[in-house]
Amino acid sequence: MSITLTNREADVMQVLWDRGPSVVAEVRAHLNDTLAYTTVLTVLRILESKGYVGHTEEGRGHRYFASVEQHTARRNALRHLTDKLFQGSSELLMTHLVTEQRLSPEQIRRLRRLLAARSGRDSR
Amino acid sequence: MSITLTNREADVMQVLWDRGPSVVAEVRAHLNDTLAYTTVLTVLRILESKGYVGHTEEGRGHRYFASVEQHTARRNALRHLTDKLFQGSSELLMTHLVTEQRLSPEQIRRLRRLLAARSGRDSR
DNA sequence: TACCTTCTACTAATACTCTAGTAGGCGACC
DNA sequence: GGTCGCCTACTAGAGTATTAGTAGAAGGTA
Repeated sequence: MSITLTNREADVMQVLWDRGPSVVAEVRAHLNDTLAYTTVLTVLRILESKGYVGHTEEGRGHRYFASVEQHTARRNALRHLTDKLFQGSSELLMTHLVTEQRLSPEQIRRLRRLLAARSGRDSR
Repeated sequence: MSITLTNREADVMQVLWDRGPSVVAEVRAHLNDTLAYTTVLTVLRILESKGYVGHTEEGRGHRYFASVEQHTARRNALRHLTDKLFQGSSELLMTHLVTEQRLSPEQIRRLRRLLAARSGRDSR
């Protein structure tokens, strides 16, 4: 499944992924930017129309929940960015991150361990 | 400098970064999608208005060149994606890539070497 | 000189993004 | 029962993205 989120949609999805099923007011309260209640509702309805969100009835209102995995959205967005700006090469993207992003020694250690585990597994 | 490229703008910038200064017909020829000559020109003019591209006069026409570094565009796009979908954590993004993207053993080896060099340098 | 080609500048049309307002339903409360 | 507040559905309007057409300049050519 191919997922494309606009900026604002990503903000809203983030809240649903973090908090789980939420009513409009809850989503609104957990967004970093202050938006009108109806604006948040509109975004949720757009997300629902795209199939990324569903809802259950709850009292007078709706409780919305993410129906796509954060994981999937991340994969799609990364693939898109990789294709657009990194010649389709994940390695190039990672190299950029490692050389540019100034990771802490601790982060580097963790990534090295992760890669070591990977290379162990893959080369077997 | 903060750079934000739309999809099509990224395509055009990619051609300029790859090929160096180019006239409209050249950019057009090297795009993956087939667009009208005037469409490519319009995108170039938009990019110029945003300050990402410049041009020199050449005969009757213009030769366009990237005036921002690919490097900078990559950094900006990565930061944006990291903020939007990876809680602002480059490490999380890289972890995602390593565990999801199925890198080749050779790629993993190169990344490990790169990280080793980094950790050597940073921990000194 | 008249025509053809190539090129830029300007204009336009459609779609999508983002924000928020209005209308009306429904339950609570006095 | 009337009013208040919260909720959804629908509508709207400004801004941006994307594509491409038209007008007109400029140079080459028969």
